[in-house]
Amino acid sequence: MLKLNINRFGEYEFEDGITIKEIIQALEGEGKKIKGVIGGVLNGKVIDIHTPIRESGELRFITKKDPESLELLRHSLAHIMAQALKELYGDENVHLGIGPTTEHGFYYDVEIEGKRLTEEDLPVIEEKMKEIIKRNCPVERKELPREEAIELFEKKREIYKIDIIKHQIPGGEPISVYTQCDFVDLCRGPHIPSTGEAGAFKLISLAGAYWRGKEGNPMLQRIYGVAFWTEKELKKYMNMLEEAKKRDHRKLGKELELFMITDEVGGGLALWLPKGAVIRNEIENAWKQEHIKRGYQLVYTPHVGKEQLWKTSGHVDFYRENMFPEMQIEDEGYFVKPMNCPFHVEIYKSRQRSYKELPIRLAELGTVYRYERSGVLHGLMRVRGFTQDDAHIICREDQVEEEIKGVLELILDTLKSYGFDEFQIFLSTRPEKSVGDDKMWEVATDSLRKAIESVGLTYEIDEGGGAFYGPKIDVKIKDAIGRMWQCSTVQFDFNLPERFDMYYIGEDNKRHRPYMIHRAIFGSIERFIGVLLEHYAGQLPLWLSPVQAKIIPIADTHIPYAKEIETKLKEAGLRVETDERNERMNKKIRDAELQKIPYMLVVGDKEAESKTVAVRTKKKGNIGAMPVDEFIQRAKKIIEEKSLEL
RNA sequence: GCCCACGUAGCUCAGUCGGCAGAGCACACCCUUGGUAAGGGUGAGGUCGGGGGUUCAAGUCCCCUCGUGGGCUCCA
Repeated sequence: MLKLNINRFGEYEFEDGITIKEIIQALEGEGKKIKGVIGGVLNGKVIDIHTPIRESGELRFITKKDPESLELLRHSLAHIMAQALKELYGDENVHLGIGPTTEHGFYYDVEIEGKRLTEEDLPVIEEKMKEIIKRNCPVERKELPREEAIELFEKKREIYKIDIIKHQIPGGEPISVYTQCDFVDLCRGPHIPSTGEAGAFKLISLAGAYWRGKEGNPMLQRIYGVAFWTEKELKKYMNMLEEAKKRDHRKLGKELELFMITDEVGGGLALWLPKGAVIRNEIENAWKQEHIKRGYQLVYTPHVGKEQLWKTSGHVDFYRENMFPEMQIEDEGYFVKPMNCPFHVEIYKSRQRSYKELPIRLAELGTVYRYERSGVLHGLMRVRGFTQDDAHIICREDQVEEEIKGVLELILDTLKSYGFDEFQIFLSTRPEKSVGDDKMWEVATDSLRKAIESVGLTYEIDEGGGAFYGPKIDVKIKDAIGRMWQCSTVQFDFNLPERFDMYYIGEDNKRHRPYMIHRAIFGSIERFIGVLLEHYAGQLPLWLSPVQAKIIPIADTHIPYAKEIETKLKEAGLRVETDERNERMNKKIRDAELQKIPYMLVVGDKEAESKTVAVRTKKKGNIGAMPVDEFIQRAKKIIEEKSLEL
């Protein structure tokens, strides 16, 4: 017997293996009214009305209004798509792989004999899917003995399904199949009660995907779809995709002349154009100042180092596939650096250290190079050469907690100053294979946890998800259109201090092994700027804008006055340009708007006479004339505060 | 690397059935000298990513190659 606590209905006892469908019948037998239930959540797991319940606990019915119900919808749409493919291209030609749900929809990996899908096939498949939905096939669940299941799928030549049964489902587990009309699929579920319940969907793209994600396995064709209960939600999502396209940092980078990536130089290697370099320079300066303020010491290290260094650090053995190949100089091997750590370790070791000088915090905007497969490169987000805002903290055990707390505060303060205020924090603990003694892991993991708690943030634990050399915290930020980006990381390293035999002389006049913490706030400057551009849709705050004000003379006769103001503003430290082109004022304003320049200063006869500027802001339009000095004060204050206002 | 799509002027893109390579923006020059999101005219600008093939004829069809984009972890 099972004991189920069903929300709003209370405790009930049922036979083992009962389904929601049967529970509803029983409850209705008691005269209870239940409407619109399409599934349930059993102890946190989404199930459908056919899933046999085999454990006691909490059961909550869900309707289309519950977000969990999307899981059912999307899973079923994957099946409906598979059914459509079979009907279109022949049951025996279509071999199904896996068809799971994704964040906004679903996909199915399939192999279709004699058919290579193209985008033009998608509408055809969509039509067929709509037809199947209209047919309103009831969805049924069956459990089969292993042998029978294999026989069934062998008959249907579903080689991948058989592979799953044989290699992925543990012996004792029942094998469930779902049917809708003539379509049968090996599936764990959950599904909607019948195809007629399916909501709004759209097939959006095609891709290749290796069977089980392993190179060397056959490549299947993957069809991606998105799905929601209503057309309205689907449309909203499609609009979001449009919006994301508009904000694409690669597009903005080109339009605003910020950076370029060209085949002439090489994929994944960014060139910063003058305007992009301004942004980067501002960010780097602010970063340096803040680090000096918080007790870091800035260092610089070279881009290459001798083979032996990378052998000692372990990179040659464990990281080689991500490194640029070795080069030979005077019979010595050298590597371009994929990380800065070994150099910082050498700096630490440049002389003997006393416990009194700890903690030592070494910081560097270090440009590293990593080999990424050509297919994964993506604008500034995934590159082969990038600059880490790197730092290594070397400290004593009694300082660990305080240091971690300081790092986390620095991370949050910094990210907030760029307009990010929603975070996701992940704490990753010790994996099976790891170095370092138990006590170190405990001290380190504990200090990470305490630091997160002390800043009052919630976090998720990734049990066993730490690197082999130490536990870590990862911080993700949420951008203006809701996407999460991984930026900051704080990692303990128990490996390098051992490998490099780092030590300090303690109060007891003996050698002690220090703790080493590796951390970055932006992760990669390139990537962070990419995220910033997408977050602000290119409308950067004043302090980061490459051109902060455009001076717009109304006619040629006003150019001398415009230049006079330009000089004055430049002397005040503002980044300004004068638009001296022989164009009408309207055109100049339009172009400045398109370049997302925060201020437009229009000058004509009136302004020249009264020594003022007519200020137009990107956001609000014309805000009226003011003396030049007043404008300078205003702009400087906003820059100082890193404010988003204008 | 692998699958699919794409590659035409500096940029964004059109180019039908294989038949003289186009538009808008940007750029240059001329006219125009203006009051809060595109004034008008003229002009220059092309190995159609590269190589090979089919053809009387290739931007267009075929093969190879380079590059770009979307994917290739999220367990039936």
